[in-house]
Amino acid sequence: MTELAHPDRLAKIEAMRAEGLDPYPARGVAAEAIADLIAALGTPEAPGPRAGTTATIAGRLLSQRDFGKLVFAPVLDRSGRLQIGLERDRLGDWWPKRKWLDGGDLVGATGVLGHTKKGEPTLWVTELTLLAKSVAPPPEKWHGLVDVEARYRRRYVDLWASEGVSAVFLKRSRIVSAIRRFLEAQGYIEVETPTLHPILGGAAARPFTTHYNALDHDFFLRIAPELYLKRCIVGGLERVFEIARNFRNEGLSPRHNPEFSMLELYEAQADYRRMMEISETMIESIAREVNGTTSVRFRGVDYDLRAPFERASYLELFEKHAGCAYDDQPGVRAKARELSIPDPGNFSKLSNDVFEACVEDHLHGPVIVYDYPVEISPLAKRKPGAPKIAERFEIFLGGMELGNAFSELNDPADQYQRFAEQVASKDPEAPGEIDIDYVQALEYGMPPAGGLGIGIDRLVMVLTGQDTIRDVLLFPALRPRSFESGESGEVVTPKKT
RNA sequence: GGGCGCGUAGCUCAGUCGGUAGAGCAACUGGCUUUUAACCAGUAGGUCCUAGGUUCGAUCCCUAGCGCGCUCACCA
Repeated sequence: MTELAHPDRLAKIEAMRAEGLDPYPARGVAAEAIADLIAALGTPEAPGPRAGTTATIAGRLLSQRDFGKLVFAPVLDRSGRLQIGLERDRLGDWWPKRKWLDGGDLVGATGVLGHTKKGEPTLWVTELTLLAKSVAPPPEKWHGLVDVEARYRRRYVDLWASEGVSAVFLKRSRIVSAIRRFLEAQGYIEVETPTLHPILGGAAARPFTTHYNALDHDFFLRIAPELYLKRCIVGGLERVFEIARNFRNEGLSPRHNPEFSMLELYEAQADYRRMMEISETMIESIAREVNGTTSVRFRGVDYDLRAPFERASYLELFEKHAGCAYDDQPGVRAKARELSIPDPGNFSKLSNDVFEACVEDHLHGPVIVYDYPVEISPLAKRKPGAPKIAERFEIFLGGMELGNAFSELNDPADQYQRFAEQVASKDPEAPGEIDIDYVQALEYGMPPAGGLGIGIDRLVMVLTGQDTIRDVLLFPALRPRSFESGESGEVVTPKKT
Protein backbone atom coordinates (compact mmCIF):
# COMPACT_ATOMS: atom_id res chain seq x y z
CA MET A 1 0.00 0.00 0.00
CA THR A 2 1.00 3.60 -0.38
CA GLU A 3 0.49 6.48 1.97
CA LEU A 4 -2.57 7.41 -0.03
CA ALA A 5 -4.51 4.55 1.60
CA HIS A 6 -6.51 5.89 4.52
CA PRO A 7 -6.15 4.02 7.87
CA ASP A 8 -9.88 4.20 8.62
CA ARG A 9 -10.69 2.60 5.29
CA LEU A 10 -8.07 -0.10 5.74
CA ALA A 11 -9.59 -0.88 9.15
CA LYS A 12 -12.99 -1.29 7.47
CA ILE A 13 -11.47 -3.82 5.08
CA GLU A 14 -10.23 -5.83 8.06
CA ALA A 15 -13.66 -5.65 9.69
CA MET A 16 -15.34 -6.85 6.49
CA ARG A 17 -12.98 -9.77 6.08
CA ALA A 18 -13.60 -10.73 9.71
CA GLU A 19 -17.30 -10.92 8.84
CA GLY A 20 -16.63 -12.98 5.72
CA LEU A 21 -17.27 -10.19 3.25
CA ASP A 22 -14.81 -9.88 0.35
CA PRO A 23 -13.98 -6.21 -0.28
CA TYR A 24 -12.77 -7.11 -3.80
CA PRO A 25 -15.16 -9.80 -5.06
CA ALA A 26 -14.33 -11.61 -8.28
CA ARG A 27 -17.67 -10.98 -10.00
CA GLY A 28 -19.51 -7.83 -10.89
CA VAL A 29 -23.28 -7.46 -11.07
CA ALA A 30 -25.51 -7.30 -14.12
CA ALA A 31 -26.51 -3.66 -14.10
CA GLU A 32 -28.57 -1.36 -16.27
CA ALA A 33 -27.34 2.05 -17.42
CA ILE A 34 -28.47 4.77 -15.08
CA ALA A 35 -29.41 7.19 -17.86
CA ASP A 36 -31.75 4.61 -19.40
CA LEU A 37 -33.40 3.95 -16.05
CA ILE A 38 -33.95 7.62 -15.33
CA ALA A 39 -35.50 8.10 -18.76
CA ALA A 40 -37.84 5.14 -18.23
CA LEU A 41 -38.72 6.18 -14.69
CA GLY A 42 -40.46 9.36 -15.77
CA THR A 43 -41.56 12.02 -13.32
CA PRO A 44 -43.83 11.79 -10.25
CA GLU A 45 -46.61 13.42 -12.28
CA ALA A 46 -46.03 11.29 -15.38
CA PRO A 47 -44.47 7.98 -14.30
CA GLY A 48 -42.72 5.96 -17.01
CA PRO A 49 -42.80 2.21 -17.57
CA ARG A 50 -40.09 1.51 -15.01
CA ALA A 51 -41.63 3.44 -12.11
CA GLY A 52 -42.14 1.06 -9.21
CA THR A 53 -40.14 -1.73 -10.86
CA THR A 54 -37.00 -3.41 -9.60
CA ALA A 55 -33.65 -2.46 -11.10
CA THR A 56 -29.94 -2.98 -10.50
CA ILE A 57 -27.29 -0.34 -10.97
CA ALA A 58 -23.52 -0.40 -10.48
CA GLY A 59 -21.19 2.50 -10.06
CA ARG A 60 -19.21 4.74 -7.78
CA LEU A 61 -20.74 5.91 -4.52
CA LEU A 62 -19.92 9.61 -4.49
CA SER A 63 -21.01 10.72 -1.01
CA GLN A 64 -23.57 9.97 1.64
CA ARG A 65 -26.20 12.05 3.39
CA ASP A 66 -27.05 10.18 6.54
CA PHE A 67 -30.31 10.87 8.43
CA GLY A 68 -29.95 8.17 11.02
CA LYS A 69 -32.47 5.68 9.73
CA LEU A 70 -32.26 6.88 6.13
CA VAL A 71 -29.25 7.52 3.91
CA PHE A 72 -29.23 9.17 0.50
CA ALA A 73 -26.20 8.69 -1.73
CA PRO A 74 -25.58 9.50 -5.40
CA VAL A 75 -24.14 6.68 -7.53
CA LEU A 76 -22.30 7.48 -10.76
CA ASP A 77 -21.91 5.17 -13.74
CA ARG A 78 -20.72 5.79 -17.30
CA SER A 79 -24.11 7.13 -18.33
CA GLY A 80 -25.16 9.33 -15.43
CA ARG A 81 -25.97 9.69 -11.78
CA LEU A 82 -28.82 8.27 -9.72
CA GLN A 83 -29.50 8.66 -6.02
CA ILE A 84 -29.92 5.53 -3.96
CA GLY A 85 -31.98 5.57 -0.78
CA LEU A 86 -30.98 3.23 2.06
CA GLU A 87 -33.72 2.72 4.64
CA ARG A 88 -33.34 0.74 7.83
CA ASP A 89 -36.63 -1.06 7.32
CA ARG A 90 -35.96 -2.05 3.70
CA LEU A 91 -32.28 -2.81 3.59
CA GLY A 92 -32.16 -5.88 5.84
CA ASP A 93 -28.72 -7.37 6.51
CA TRP A 94 -26.86 -4.47 5.00
CA TRP A 95 -28.29 -1.87 7.33
CA PRO A 96 -25.69 -2.37 10.11
CA LYS A 97 -22.91 -2.78 7.51
CA ARG A 98 -23.62 0.55 5.82
CA LYS A 99 -20.93 2.11 8.02
CA TRP A 100 -18.34 0.20 6.02
CA LEU A 101 -19.16 2.27 2.96
CA ASP A 102 -17.21 5.37 2.04
CA GLY A 103 -17.37 7.94 -0.70
CA GLY A 104 -15.51 6.53 -3.68
CA ASP A 105 -16.48 2.90 -3.13
CA LEU A 106 -17.76 0.90 -6.08
CA VAL A 107 -21.13 -0.62 -5.33
CA GLY A 108 -23.98 -2.51 -6.92
CA ALA A 109 -27.51 -1.77 -5.75
CA THR A 110 -30.81 -3.48 -6.43
CA GLY A 111 -34.08 -1.88 -5.43
CA VAL A 112 -37.31 -0.26 -6.46
CA LEU A 113 -37.32 2.77 -8.74
CA GLY A 114 -39.25 5.75 -7.50
CA HIS A 115 -39.04 9.37 -6.42
CA THR A 116 -38.59 11.19 -3.15
CA LYS A 117 -41.09 13.67 -1.76
CA LYS A 118 -39.19 16.38 -3.61
CA GLY A 119 -39.30 14.47 -6.87
CA GLU A 120 -35.70 13.26 -7.01
CA PRO A 121 -35.37 9.96 -8.91
CA THR A 122 -34.28 7.38 -6.37
CA LEU A 123 -33.51 3.68 -6.22
CA TRP A 124 -34.93 2.44 -2.90
CA VAL A 125 -32.38 -0.24 -2.18
CA THR A 126 -33.24 -3.74 -0.98
CA GLU A 127 -29.91 -5.37 -1.79
CA LEU A 128 -26.46 -3.85 -1.75
CA THR A 129 -23.15 -5.25 -3.05
CA LEU A 130 -19.69 -3.89 -2.42
CA LEU A 131 -17.87 -4.33 -5.73
CA ALA A 132 -14.54 -2.77 -4.74
CA LYS A 133 -13.43 -0.83 -1.70
CA SER A 134 -11.79 2.52 -2.32
CA VAL A 135 -9.05 3.02 0.25
CA ALA A 136 -7.86 6.34 -1.19
CA PRO A 137 -10.03 9.27 -0.13
CA PRO A 138 -11.77 10.98 -3.05
CA PRO A 139 -11.27 14.66 -3.87
CA GLU A 140 -13.47 17.33 -2.40
CA LYS A 141 -17.01 16.72 -3.62
CA TRP A 142 -17.88 20.20 -4.71
CA HIS A 143 -14.73 21.42 -6.48
CA GLY A 144 -13.50 18.05 -7.73
CA LEU A 145 -9.87 18.02 -8.81
CA VAL A 146 -8.74 21.54 -9.62
CA ASP A 147 -4.95 21.33 -9.51
CA VAL A 148 -4.07 20.85 -13.17
CA GLU A 149 -1.09 18.65 -12.51
CA ALA A 150 -3.16 16.33 -10.31
CA ARG A 151 -5.89 16.27 -12.94
CA TYR A 152 -3.55 15.04 -15.67
CA ARG A 153 -1.54 12.72 -13.47
CA ARG A 154 -4.61 11.17 -11.91
CA ARG A 155 -6.97 11.26 -14.84
CA TYR A 156 -8.54 8.10 -13.41
CA VAL A 157 -9.87 10.34 -10.64
CA ASP A 158 -10.48 13.44 -12.72
CA LEU A 159 -12.79 11.51 -15.03
CA TRP A 160 -15.39 10.89 -12.35
CA ALA A 161 -14.62 13.58 -9.78
CA SER A 162 -14.59 16.64 -12.06
CA GLU A 163 -17.63 17.89 -13.90
CA GLY A 164 -17.65 17.61 -17.68
CA VAL A 165 -14.37 15.75 -18.11
CA SER A 166 -15.76 12.39 -19.15
CA ALA A 167 -18.14 14.12 -21.59
CA VAL A 168 -15.17 15.41 -23.59
CA PHE A 169 -13.78 11.93 -24.03
CA LEU A 170 -17.17 10.45 -24.88
CA LYS A 171 -17.47 13.06 -27.59
CA ARG A 172 -13.96 12.37 -28.79
CA SER A 173 -14.92 8.74 -29.27
CA ARG A 174 -18.02 9.75 -31.23
CA ILE A 175 -15.95 12.07 -33.42
CA VAL A 176 -13.50 9.33 -34.33
CA SER A 177 -16.36 6.93 -34.95
CA ALA A 178 -18.08 9.50 -37.17
CA ILE A 179 -14.89 9.97 -39.20
CA ARG A 180 -14.72 6.24 -39.86
CA ARG A 181 -18.35 6.04 -40.92
CA PHE A 182 -18.05 9.10 -43.15
CA LEU A 183 -15.05 7.72 -45.01
CA GLU A 184 -16.29 4.15 -45.21
CA ALA A 185 -19.52 5.43 -46.75
CA GLN A 186 -17.35 6.91 -49.51
CA GLY A 187 -15.57 3.67 -50.25
CA TYR A 188 -12.49 4.22 -48.12
CA ILE A 189 -10.83 1.37 -46.28
CA GLU A 190 -8.92 1.77 -43.02
CA VAL A 191 -5.36 0.48 -43.12
CA GLU A 192 -2.55 0.15 -40.59
CA THR A 193 0.99 1.02 -41.57
CA PRO A 194 4.24 0.79 -39.59
CA THR A 195 4.88 2.96 -36.56
CA LEU A 196 8.59 2.10 -36.62
CA HIS A 197 10.21 3.68 -39.65
CA PRO A 198 13.73 2.99 -40.93
CA ILE A 199 13.83 6.38 -42.73
CA LEU A 200 12.18 9.64 -41.73
CA GLY A 201 9.63 11.02 -44.12
CA GLY A 202 6.24 12.53 -44.74
CA ALA A 203 6.91 15.61 -42.64
CA ALA A 204 9.77 17.61 -41.17
CA ALA A 205 10.23 17.09 -37.46
CA ARG A 206 12.70 15.84 -34.92
CA PRO A 207 12.04 12.15 -34.31
CA PHE A 208 12.10 9.81 -31.38
CA THR A 209 14.74 7.20 -32.11
CA THR A 210 14.84 3.61 -30.99
CA HIS A 211 16.93 0.54 -31.70
CA TYR A 212 15.50 -2.53 -33.35
CA ASN A 213 17.46 -5.39 -31.76
CA ALA A 214 16.40 -8.16 -34.14
CA LEU A 215 17.44 -6.09 -37.14
CA ASP A 216 20.33 -4.35 -35.35
CA HIS A 217 19.29 -1.03 -36.82
CA ASP A 218 18.11 2.32 -35.48
CA PHE A 219 14.49 3.09 -36.28
CA PHE A 220 12.35 6.18 -35.83
CA LEU A 221 8.86 6.42 -34.40
CA ARG A 222 6.87 7.76 -37.31
CA ILE A 223 6.43 11.48 -37.71
CA ALA A 224 3.76 10.87 -40.38
CA PRO A 225 2.25 7.82 -42.12
CA GLU A 226 2.18 9.54 -45.51
CA LEU A 227 4.75 7.61 -47.51
CA TYR A 228 3.35 4.21 -46.53
CA LEU A 229 -0.22 5.26 -47.32
CA LYS A 230 0.82 6.39 -50.77
CA ARG A 231 2.50 3.01 -51.31
CA CYS A 232 -1.00 1.61 -50.69
CA ILE A 233 -2.26 3.85 -53.51
CA VAL A 234 0.49 2.48 -55.78
CA GLY A 235 -0.74 -0.96 -54.72
CA GLY A 236 -4.19 -0.20 -56.08
CA LEU A 237 -6.17 0.16 -52.85
CA GLU A 238 -7.34 3.50 -54.30
CA ARG A 239 -9.06 4.95 -51.21
CA VAL A 240 -7.29 4.45 -47.90
CA PHE A 241 -7.17 6.17 -44.55
CA GLU A 242 -5.35 5.68 -41.29
CA ILE A 243 -5.90 7.20 -37.87
CA ALA A 244 -2.26 7.26 -36.91
CA ARG A 245 -0.47 8.14 -33.71
CA ASN A 246 2.46 10.30 -34.76
CA PHE A 247 5.49 11.14 -32.64
CA ARG A 248 7.49 14.35 -32.86
CA ASN A 249 10.30 14.99 -30.43
CA GLU A 250 9.50 18.65 -29.98
CA GLY A 251 8.05 21.13 -27.57
CA LEU A 252 4.73 20.98 -25.76
CA SER A 253 2.20 23.76 -26.06
CA PRO A 254 -1.56 24.21 -25.87
CA ARG A 255 -1.65 22.91 -29.46
CA HIS A 256 1.21 20.41 -29.43
CA ASN A 257 1.72 17.09 -27.72
CA PRO A 258 4.72 14.94 -28.69
CA GLU A 259 2.43 12.05 -29.58
CA PHE A 260 -0.73 13.03 -31.35
CA SER A 261 -3.37 11.53 -33.58
CA MET A 262 -3.59 12.32 -37.25
CA LEU A 263 -6.15 11.30 -39.80
CA GLU A 264 -4.53 10.82 -43.19
CA LEU A 265 -6.46 9.79 -46.26
CA TYR A 266 -5.51 9.26 -49.92
CA GLU A 267 -7.79 8.92 -52.90
CA ALA A 268 -6.83 7.86 -56.40
CA GLN A 269 -8.10 9.99 -59.30
CA ALA A 270 -8.57 12.90 -56.87
CA ASP A 271 -6.64 16.13 -56.53
CA TYR A 272 -6.48 18.93 -53.99
CA ARG A 273 -9.79 20.37 -55.12
CA ARG A 274 -11.51 17.11 -54.20
CA MET A 275 -9.59 17.17 -50.89
CA MET A 276 -11.00 20.65 -50.18
CA GLU A 277 -14.48 19.31 -50.74
CA ILE A 278 -14.02 16.21 -48.63
CA SER A 279 -12.40 18.22 -45.79
CA GLU A 280 -15.18 20.71 -45.43
CA THR A 281 -18.04 18.26 -45.93
CA MET A 282 -16.50 15.81 -43.47
CA ILE A 283 -15.96 18.47 -40.81
CA GLU A 284 -19.47 19.83 -41.29
CA SER A 285 -20.99 16.36 -41.15
CA ILE A 286 -19.11 15.40 -37.98
CA ALA A 287 -20.10 18.65 -36.28
CA ARG A 288 -23.75 18.00 -37.05
CA GLU A 289 -23.50 14.42 -35.88
CA VAL A 290 -21.80 15.02 -32.54
CA ASN A 291 -23.02 18.53 -31.71
CA GLY A 292 -26.23 18.74 -33.68
CA THR A 293 -25.08 22.08 -35.11
CA THR A 294 -22.31 23.58 -37.21
CA SER A 295 -21.79 26.43 -34.74
CA VAL A 296 -18.86 26.08 -32.40
CA ARG A 297 -17.36 28.36 -29.81
CA PHE A 298 -13.61 28.04 -29.56
CA ARG A 299 -11.44 30.23 -27.32
CA GLY A 300 -14.29 32.66 -26.87
CA VAL A 301 -14.98 33.11 -30.59
CA ASP A 302 -17.92 31.73 -32.57
CA TYR A 303 -17.33 29.85 -35.82
CA ASP A 304 -19.60 28.21 -38.35
CA LEU A 305 -18.34 24.94 -39.83
CA ARG A 306 -20.82 24.85 -42.70
CA ALA A 307 -19.30 23.98 -46.06
CA PRO A 308 -17.97 25.49 -48.21
CA PHE A 309 -15.23 27.15 -46.20
CA GLU A 310 -13.72 30.47 -47.21
CA ARG A 311 -10.87 30.17 -49.76
CA ALA A 312 -7.74 32.34 -49.75
CA SER A 313 -4.64 32.16 -51.90
CA TYR A 314 -1.31 31.88 -50.11
CA LEU A 315 0.34 34.27 -52.56
CA GLU A 316 -2.38 36.88 -52.23
CA LEU A 317 -2.44 36.61 -48.44
CA PHE A 318 1.33 36.99 -48.44
CA GLU A 319 1.28 40.17 -50.50
CA LYS A 320 -1.63 41.63 -48.60
CA HIS A 321 -0.16 41.15 -45.10
CA ALA A 322 3.60 41.13 -45.73
CA GLY A 323 3.57 43.87 -48.35
CA CYS A 324 5.74 42.02 -50.85
CA ALA A 325 5.76 38.88 -52.96
CA TYR A 326 6.77 35.60 -51.25
CA ASP A 327 9.76 35.27 -53.61
CA ASP A 328 10.85 38.92 -53.43
CA GLN A 329 14.13 38.31 -51.63
CA PRO A 330 14.93 41.92 -50.60
CA GLY A 331 11.30 42.54 -49.61
CA VAL A 332 10.98 39.37 -47.57
CA ARG A 333 14.33 39.90 -45.85
CA ALA A 334 13.37 43.47 -44.96
CA LYS A 335 10.08 42.29 -43.51
CA ALA A 336 11.85 39.55 -41.56
CA ARG A 337 14.22 42.11 -40.04
CA GLU A 338 11.29 44.36 -39.19
CA LEU A 339 9.63 41.45 -37.34
CA SER A 340 12.91 40.24 -35.80
CA ILE A 341 12.55 36.85 -37.46
CA PRO A 342 15.88 35.02 -37.41
CA ASP A 343 17.20 33.75 -40.74
CA PRO A 344 16.96 29.95 -40.80
CA GLY A 345 19.60 29.93 -43.55
CA ASN A 346 17.12 28.97 -46.22
CA PHE A 347 15.15 31.60 -48.09
CA SER A 348 11.99 29.61 -48.70
CA LYS A 349 11.81 28.72 -45.03
CA LEU A 350 12.40 32.35 -44.07
CA SER A 351 9.64 33.37 -46.45
CA ASN A 352 7.26 30.92 -44.83
CA ASP A 353 8.26 32.16 -41.37
CA VAL A 354 7.27 35.63 -42.52
CA PHE A 355 3.97 34.24 -43.77
CA GLU A 356 3.28 32.60 -40.44
CA ALA A 357 4.18 35.75 -38.52
CA CYS A 358 2.18 38.14 -40.72
CA VAL A 359 -0.78 36.13 -41.90
CA GLU A 360 -1.83 33.38 -39.54
CA ASP A 361 -3.31 35.71 -36.94
CA HIS A 362 -5.64 37.05 -39.60
CA LEU A 363 -7.00 33.61 -40.44
CA HIS A 364 -10.24 33.56 -38.49
CA GLY A 365 -11.67 30.64 -40.34
CA PRO A 366 -12.55 28.12 -41.08
CA VAL A 367 -10.50 29.06 -44.11
CA ILE A 368 -8.70 27.08 -46.78
CA VAL A 369 -5.36 28.65 -47.74
CA TYR A 370 -4.28 27.25 -51.10
CA ASP A 371 -1.35 27.19 -53.55
CA TYR A 372 1.86 27.06 -51.52
CA PRO A 373 5.42 27.61 -52.76
CA VAL A 374 6.73 24.31 -54.06
CA GLU A 375 9.97 24.62 -52.04
CA ILE A 376 8.14 24.04 -48.77
CA SER A 377 5.92 21.31 -50.22
CA PRO A 378 8.28 18.51 -51.20
CA LEU A 379 5.59 15.85 -51.60
CA ALA A 380 3.04 17.94 -53.51
CA LYS A 381 2.45 18.11 -57.23
CA ARG A 382 3.25 21.27 -59.15
CA LYS A 383 0.33 23.35 -60.37
CA PRO A 384 -0.13 23.04 -64.14
CA GLY A 385 1.37 26.12 -65.81
CA ALA A 386 2.90 27.36 -62.53
CA PRO A 387 5.87 25.13 -61.71
CA LYS A 388 6.90 27.16 -58.64
CA ILE A 389 3.52 26.61 -57.03
CA ALA A 390 2.35 23.40 -55.42
CA GLU A 391 -1.25 22.20 -55.40
CA ARG A 392 -1.46 22.28 -51.67
CA PHE A 393 -3.75 23.80 -49.04
CA GLU A 394 -4.04 24.09 -45.30
CA ILE A 395 -7.18 24.56 -43.21
CA PHE A 396 -7.05 27.13 -40.42
CA LEU A 397 -9.44 27.89 -37.61
CA GLY A 398 -8.80 30.40 -34.86
CA GLY A 399 -5.17 30.81 -35.93
CA MET A 400 -4.61 27.06 -35.58
CA GLU A 401 -3.69 24.71 -38.42
CA LEU A 402 -6.28 21.95 -38.59
CA GLY A 403 -5.32 20.20 -41.80
CA ASN A 404 -2.89 19.98 -44.69
CA ALA A 405 -3.54 18.48 -48.11
CA PHE A 406 -2.27 18.32 -51.64
CA SER A 407 -2.34 16.79 -55.05
CA GLU A 408 0.20 14.05 -54.54
CA LEU A 409 3.47 14.20 -56.43
CA ASN A 410 3.71 11.02 -58.52
CA ASP A 411 6.61 11.85 -60.86
CA PRO A 412 9.48 9.68 -59.56
CA ALA A 413 12.19 11.83 -61.11
CA ASP A 414 10.79 15.02 -59.60
CA GLN A 415 10.34 13.27 -56.26
CA TYR A 416 13.92 12.00 -56.30
CA GLN A 417 15.19 15.47 -57.06
CA ARG A 418 13.21 17.04 -54.21
CA PHE A 419 14.34 14.39 -51.75
CA ALA A 420 17.93 15.01 -52.83
CA GLU A 421 17.52 18.74 -52.20
CA GLN A 422 16.11 18.04 -48.75
CA VAL A 423 18.94 15.72 -47.84
CA ALA A 424 21.47 18.25 -49.13
CA SER A 425 19.92 21.11 -47.13
CA LYS A 426 21.33 22.15 -43.78
CA ASP A 427 17.94 21.66 -42.18
CA PRO A 428 18.42 19.43 -39.12
CA GLU A 429 14.82 18.25 -39.47
CA ALA A 430 15.26 17.01 -43.02
CA PRO A 431 15.60 13.28 -43.55
CA GLY A 432 19.17 11.98 -43.48
CA GLU A 433 18.78 9.82 -46.56
CA ILE A 434 16.61 9.49 -49.61
CA ASP A 435 13.77 7.00 -49.30
CA ILE A 436 14.77 5.06 -52.40
CA ASP A 437 12.06 2.46 -51.89
CA TYR A 438 9.43 5.17 -52.01
CA VAL A 439 10.88 6.57 -55.23
CA GLN A 440 10.85 3.06 -56.66
CA ALA A 441 7.19 2.68 -55.67
CA LEU A 442 6.49 5.79 -57.77
CA GLU A 443 8.53 4.28 -60.60
CA TYR A 444 5.94 1.50 -60.79
CA GLY A 445 3.34 4.22 -61.25
CA MET A 446 1.05 5.96 -58.76
CA PRO A 447 -2.26 7.18 -60.16
CA PRO A 448 -3.10 10.86 -59.78
CA ALA A 449 -4.23 11.17 -56.20
CA GLY A 450 -5.20 13.65 -53.54
CA GLY A 451 -4.20 13.33 -49.92
CA LEU A 452 -5.31 15.00 -46.71
CA GLY A 453 -4.15 15.08 -43.12
CA ILE A 454 -6.28 16.38 -40.25
CA GLY A 455 -5.12 16.72 -36.66
CA ILE A 456 -7.67 14.69 -34.72
CA ASP A 457 -6.79 16.24 -31.38
CA ARG A 458 -7.19 19.76 -32.72
CA LEU A 459 -10.47 18.89 -34.39
CA VAL A 460 -11.68 17.50 -31.06
CA MET A 461 -10.55 20.71 -29.35
CA VAL A 462 -12.69 22.75 -31.74
CA LEU A 463 -15.74 20.49 -31.50
CA THR A 464 -15.61 20.21 -27.70
CA GLY A 465 -14.58 23.83 -27.01
CA GLN A 466 -11.39 22.90 -25.16
CA ASP A 467 -8.59 25.49 -25.22
CA THR A 468 -5.70 23.12 -24.70
CA ILE A 469 -4.78 19.85 -26.36
CA ARG A 470 -4.15 18.34 -22.97
CA ASP A 471 -7.84 18.51 -22.19
CA VAL A 472 -8.66 16.29 -25.15
CA LEU A 473 -5.90 13.74 -24.40
CA LEU A 474 -6.69 11.25 -21.65
CA PHE A 475 -3.06 11.08 -20.57
CA PRO A 476 -1.13 14.10 -21.85
CA ALA A 477 2.66 14.12 -21.79
CA LEU A 478 4.07 14.90 -18.33
CA ARG A 479 7.40 14.38 -16.70
CA PRO A 480 7.41 10.99 -14.96
CA ARG A 481 6.44 11.03 -11.33
CA SER A 482 9.16 9.87 -8.96
CA PHE A 483 8.39 7.30 -6.27
CA GLU A 484 10.48 6.39 -3.26
CA SER A 485 10.66 2.77 -2.23
CA GLY A 486 9.74 2.05 1.34
CA GLU A 487 11.83 0.01 3.74
CA SER A 488 9.77 -3.19 3.45
CA GLY A 489 10.35 -3.36 -0.27
CA GLU A 490 6.61 -3.76 -0.81
CA VAL A 491 5.80 -0.27 0.23
CA VAL A 492 5.87 2.33 -2.45
CA THR A 493 5.39 5.87 -1.36
CA PRO A 494 4.50 8.53 -3.86
CA LYS A 495 6.70 11.53 -3.37
CA LYS A 496 4.68 14.70 -3.56
CA THR A 497 2.73 14.41 -6.83
C1' G B 1 16.02 26.04 -23.45
C1' G B 2 14.61 31.69 -21.78
C1' G B 3 11.16 34.91 -18.83
C1' C B 4 7.19 35.23 -15.18
C1' G B 5 4.31 32.72 -11.45
C1' C B 6 2.89 28.79 -8.14
C1' G B 7 4.02 24.48 -4.48
C1' U B 8 0.60 24.81 3.18
C1' A B 9 -4.07 18.53 5.83
C1' G B 10 -6.69 13.28 1.26
C1' C B 11 -9.29 17.64 -1.65
C1' U B 12 -10.39 23.21 -2.13
C1' C B 13 -7.97 27.23 0.01
C1' A B 14 -6.56 31.03 4.09
C1' G B 15 -2.32 32.66 6.94
C1' U B 16 2.32 33.93 9.42
C1' C B 17 5.45 42.41 8.13
C1' G B 18 10.54 35.79 10.76
C1' G B 19 8.47 33.20 16.96
C1' U B 20 7.18 25.47 13.90
C1' A B 21 0.00 26.86 11.33
C1' G B 22 -6.09 27.52 10.33
C1' A B 23 -11.16 26.95 7.74
C1' G B 24 -14.58 24.18 4.66
C1' C B 25 -15.25 19.39 2.46
C1' A B 26 -13.66 14.20 3.11
C1' A B 27 -12.58 10.70 7.59
C1' C B 28 -13.84 9.20 12.83
C1' U B 29 -17.66 9.36 17.37
C1' G B 30 -22.72 10.70 18.67
C1' G B 31 -27.81 12.61 17.07
C1' C B 32 -31.60 12.87 13.22
C1' U B 33 -36.58 8.87 7.81
C1' U B 34 -36.95 12.99 2.36
C1' U B 35 -31.64 15.17 1.64
C1' U B 36 -29.38 16.67 -2.83
C1' A B 37 -22.60 21.42 -1.39
C1' A B 38 -28.17 18.21 4.19
C1' C B 39 -27.80 19.80 9.34
C1' C B 40 -26.05 19.88 14.79
C1' A B 41 -22.13 18.60 18.54
C1' G B 42 -17.33 16.57 19.24
C1' U B 43 -12.44 13.99 17.61
C1' A B 44 -8.35 13.14 14.74
C1' G B 45 -5.31 14.48 10.64
C1' G B 46 0.78 18.60 8.72
C1' U B 47 8.41 17.00 6.35
C1' C B 48 4.14 24.38 5.24
C1' C B 49 8.05 20.71 -2.20
C1' U B 50 13.64 19.49 -1.28
C1' A B 51 18.65 20.99 0.15
C1' G B 52 21.84 24.67 1.67
C1' G B 53 22.46 29.88 3.58
C1' U B 54 21.23 34.30 6.75
C1' U B 55 19.25 34.49 11.83
C1' C B 56 18.79 33.41 18.83
C1' G B 57 14.86 31.31 15.78
C1' A B 58 12.91 29.98 8.75
C1' U B 59 6.80 27.45 6.36
C1' C B 60 7.87 32.92 5.59
C1' C B 61 13.95 36.18 3.61
C1' C B 62 18.27 34.56 0.09
C1' U B 63 20.55 30.75 -3.27
C1' A B 64 20.21 26.23 -5.80
C1' G B 65 17.32 22.07 -7.17
C1' C B 66 12.63 19.36 -8.23
C1' G B 67 7.56 19.55 -10.02
C1' C B 68 3.64 22.20 -12.35
C1' G B 69 1.26 26.42 -14.91
C1' C B 70 1.45 30.72 -18.24
C1' U B 71 4.43 32.67 -22.05
C1' C B 72 8.43 33.02 -25.73
C1' A B 73 11.50 30.03 -28.76
C1' C B 74 10.92 25.38 -31.44
C1' C B 75 6.90 22.75 -34.12
C1' A B 76 7.46 23.09 -43.50
